[in-house]
Amino acid sequence: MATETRQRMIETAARLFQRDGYHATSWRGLVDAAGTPWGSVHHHFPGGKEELGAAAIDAGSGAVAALIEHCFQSEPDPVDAVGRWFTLSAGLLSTTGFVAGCPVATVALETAPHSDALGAASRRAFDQWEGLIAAQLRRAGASRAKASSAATVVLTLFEGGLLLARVRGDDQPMSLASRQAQAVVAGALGATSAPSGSRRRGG
Amino acid sequence: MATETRQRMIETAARLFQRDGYHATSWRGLVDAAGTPWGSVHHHFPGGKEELGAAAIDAGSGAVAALIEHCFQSEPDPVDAVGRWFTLSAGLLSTTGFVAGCPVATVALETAPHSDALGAASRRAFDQWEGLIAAQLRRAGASRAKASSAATVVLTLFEGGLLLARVRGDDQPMSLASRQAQAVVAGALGATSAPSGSRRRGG
Amino acid sequence: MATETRQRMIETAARLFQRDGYHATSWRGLVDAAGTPWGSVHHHFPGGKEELGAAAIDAGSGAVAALIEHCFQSEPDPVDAVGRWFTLSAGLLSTTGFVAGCPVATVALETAPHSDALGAASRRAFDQWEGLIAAQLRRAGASRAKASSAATVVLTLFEGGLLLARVRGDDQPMSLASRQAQAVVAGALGATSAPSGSRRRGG
Amino acid sequence: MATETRQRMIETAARLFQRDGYHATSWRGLVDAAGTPWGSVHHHFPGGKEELGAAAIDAGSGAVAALIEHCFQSEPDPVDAVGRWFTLSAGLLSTTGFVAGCPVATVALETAPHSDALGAASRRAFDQWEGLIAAQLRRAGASRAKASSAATVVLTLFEGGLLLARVRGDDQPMSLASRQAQAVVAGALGATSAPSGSRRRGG
DNA sequence: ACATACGGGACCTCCCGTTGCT
DNA sequence: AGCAACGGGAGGTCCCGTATGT
Repeated sequence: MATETRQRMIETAARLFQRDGYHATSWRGLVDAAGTPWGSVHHHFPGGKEELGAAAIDAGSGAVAALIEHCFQSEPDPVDAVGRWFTLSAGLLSTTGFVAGCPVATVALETAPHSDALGAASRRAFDQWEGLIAAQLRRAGASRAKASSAATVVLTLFEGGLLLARVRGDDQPMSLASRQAQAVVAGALGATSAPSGSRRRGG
Repeated sequence: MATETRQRMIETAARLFQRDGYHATSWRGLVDAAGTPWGSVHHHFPGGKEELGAAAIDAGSGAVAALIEHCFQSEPDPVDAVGRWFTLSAGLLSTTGFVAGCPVATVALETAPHSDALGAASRRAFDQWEGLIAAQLRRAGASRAKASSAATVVLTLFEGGLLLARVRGDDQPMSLASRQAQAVVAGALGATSAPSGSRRRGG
Repeated sequence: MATETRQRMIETAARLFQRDGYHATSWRGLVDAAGTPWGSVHHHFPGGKEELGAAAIDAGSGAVAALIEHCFQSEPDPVDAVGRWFTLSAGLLSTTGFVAGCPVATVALETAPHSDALGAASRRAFDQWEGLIAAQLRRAGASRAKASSAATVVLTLFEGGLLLARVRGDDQPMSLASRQAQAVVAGALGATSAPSGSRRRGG
Repeated sequence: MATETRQRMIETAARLFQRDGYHATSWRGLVDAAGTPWGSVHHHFPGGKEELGAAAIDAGSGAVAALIEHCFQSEPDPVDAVGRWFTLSAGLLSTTGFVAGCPVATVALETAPHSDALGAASRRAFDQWEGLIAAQLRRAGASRAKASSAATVVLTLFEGGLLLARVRGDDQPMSLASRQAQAVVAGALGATSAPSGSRRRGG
């Protein structure tokens, strides 16, 4: 029943946190934007704003995870899959006027040393994404160590690229990050590295 | 003298913004931490908190720029210089209990689409750092195009690495980002890339 | 009950605005004087101080309107009724140490060209009082035009008289204004005017 | 010398007080509007804002007094002179978008019971104007008592009329007040009163 | 006569969490 | 489940007066 209200709050919160950050998003602004009743926030989120934030991070985390899985399913080659992930994310960023960056990064940076719950949620998100990538790299033949470190670097490029692109209002950092991430993946999979461009031709 | 108060406010603000972000840093907390008079904030910063934020970003930007120049001066090889930059930054992060991340990133993400002044200051900072790196790569022989794109990727890895390391409370993302950044620099300078380690020996 | 707090705030605000004016009345001073919770002002008056001001003006307007009606009900002759209105108002002014002047005039002058809401509330108040007087004059036989203009002049004398009496700390301007207002009413009702004193004897 | 600065401050203050009232006019806004140095306000007005207010009231008082004298000099008949005074004042009000009302009334009402200096200045202004009118009425033949009370009533109509006209954004209250004031003057001068319209025809 | 800075305080707005009443 | 009100606190802005050097 009223779980729909809670769900709508979380989705709206995820959007507002992504756009405005944690501290600049208020309960009042949330219920106004979501059209949900103000009188029941405490009922749905007895843990207060922190609980809402964690739920919103989890929601954003799940959305990105779904996107990652979609890319790896539609592109058999991990190099192509990673490129697709970066491209789609960059497209989402630019089509929203450079507002929809990483749904976790801002809140994570704002609250990293202050809130255990939000810090843990942020780490969960990054771990989930990295784990998905690493698993795909292992499936494609990479060793456990190479898959793990490559996934970390890919995630690093993803976060750094979104950050720079959003602040600059320019896609280019994401394009370059994408090419670099593809090179990293190729390096982790093949014996010979191909620093820029797909390894597919050589393969 | 007179402007010492203003200077102390800016330095303290840079530290607090780096640790707590923009919205979580209050004027009252700032003057308490800086020991500066509360009644004079409007005199020194008639533009309000936004003006303080821009000044603090500029200060942080200058500090990072000085670090970059120091690394390139003490290490003749750009690959080593970049590694030193990442290593020193990671060390600063971990020795402060993973508090002192990028002095610009958090404020930049919080205020990117909302404040023109702070957005411009953030862009100035990133542009300055990237420009310094690109200039060094050109001095070392890289073409203009390669120097520019490599510098962007290095900066991307720097920001992404600091973000992940700070949120995770773990140096490792910065270590991996460092190695990758060195590979990027090596690739931009030499014909054959050396993904990990200095290119000089293999020369 | 619930709205009692809001009502108490409005009544106290009307008193403070009448005494100190709009800008010299602060929220903190209001809740201290009213004994109402400081944390709920934004709940009861989401429109801010302007909304409080408009409500207080309306309250003051209603109180004066009630006084006008009372005078016209207790005194059958409009000339006497107007005299009673002025006399009672002057008495209220002097017994409060020349503090309780017109509950609208100060706020109206302070905010006339700046706030639409408060300007409209002030106009509503004056229109209401003038309308009541004009209606009584028509009931007593005056033509529509004469009733209307006489009511305006009576209101003008009322406001000017209260202003001068309050600033001077002296009843006399109100006494003279009262006699003049009675002459105006008499002139509007009868064919021959009786500049000072009631027309009743002659009639 | 630098008395020019002081003079410019007073003139600007008179204008701002007339428009915005006492509390809504700040030192900063004054020096910005006047173009005078902020660093010397305390030098010119050691008594603070109150001294500035008193000086501004005196300036406004003098301006109105000059206008009154001008009207009585250019119009030999006191009835015409009073009509001219009201008409010119109403014209000034409406041509300024109903901003330039009485230069004293707002500040007087705001500060009447709070500041001795400003209260005294306000009383001085009203006394000066009333005295001028009364003197002219005596010169025209009215008895001392009649001249005095008629002058008070005229001033009452003037203040009430300006107040109502300003708040309503309409000239009409001043027109009606003018006619009434002329009748009062006529009544004070002649034996038989003429409640509305000039006495000259009958005379 | 002017300028720069100090210095505390108060302004209104809005926040977030909680409590009883539907 | 939802609502209206409570309740204190802190947010940034700006004010006014003063002090110290030109």
